[in-house]
Amino acid sequence: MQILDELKKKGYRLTKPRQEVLKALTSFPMSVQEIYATLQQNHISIDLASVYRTLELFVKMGIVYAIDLGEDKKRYELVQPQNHHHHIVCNSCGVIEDVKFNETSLDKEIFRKSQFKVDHHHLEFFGLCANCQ
Amino acid sequence: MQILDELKKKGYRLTKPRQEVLKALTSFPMSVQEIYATLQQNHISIDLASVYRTLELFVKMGIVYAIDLGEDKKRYELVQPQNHHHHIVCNSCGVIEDVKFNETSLDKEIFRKSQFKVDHHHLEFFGLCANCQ
DNA sequence: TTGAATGCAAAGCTTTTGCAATTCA
DNA sequence: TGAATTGCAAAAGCTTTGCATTCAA
Repeated sequence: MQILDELKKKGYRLTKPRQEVLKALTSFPMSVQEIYATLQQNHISIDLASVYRTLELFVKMGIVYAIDLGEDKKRYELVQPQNHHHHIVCNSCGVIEDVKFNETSLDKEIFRKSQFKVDHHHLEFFGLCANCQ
Repeated sequence: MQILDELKKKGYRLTKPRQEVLKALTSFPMSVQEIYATLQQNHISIDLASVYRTLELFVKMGIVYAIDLGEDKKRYELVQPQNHHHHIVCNSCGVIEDVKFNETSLDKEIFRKSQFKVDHHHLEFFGLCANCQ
């Protein structure tokens, strides 16, 4: 897997926690508890602190996005450049759906207006899904 | 103040904590600790739990926005319809600036694409300010 | 007067950290 | 082997909650 090669290339070790957390991650934004539970269901024993440390590393490496959906905890999902998307959360049933959206112009407009050089942005939508309306 | 009238109209009591928290709030996104510190500096003694409960009420009433800037805590700012804006955070010095931005079309596009009826969205930018570039 | 709201204290969650033991390179 | 990484345990920070007391209406 190329991500694991990249780990080595950057001088990090290819350890079991890192391999397993990577396997547990998906393109859906998972909470740390969900990731930890997935590992346990697969009978893989990794300390919660190691899960946090691994996620921190993956975010720093650009492998994983940290996402905030207005909860009291963060969520994490795999970066997939060919599948760039945002999220929409149903205020009623809590379902989270991906939504693709072309917003490349936003960052440029911000630079014009504020002289900030934008690195990234967070864009999440909240509302009612088709079922709950 | 019309906000306090609205409180009464909705059957809530006009208490000292509510008045003081409202006075402490600004159009800048403040953390709960910052709000609490402001109150203390003004020699106003209000329990932290009451600050949280008051903010929860204000958010529910639509008086205050809860904002997440990728930290481990939320921030709160007064809703000012005539001053609708988003935020841009400098990754280097941490400065937070308002940025006005016309994005009325976003919610409609989401509805077309996902059938979600969008209530609101979160849009925050991260990058380097003019000084830190 | 009386139910709503507060203060206080305790606890709940998420996340971080120190350090000895382990493990990958 | 030896430095990087983990597991464990403890703690830190933010936020919530139970309950007796206080207070606005």
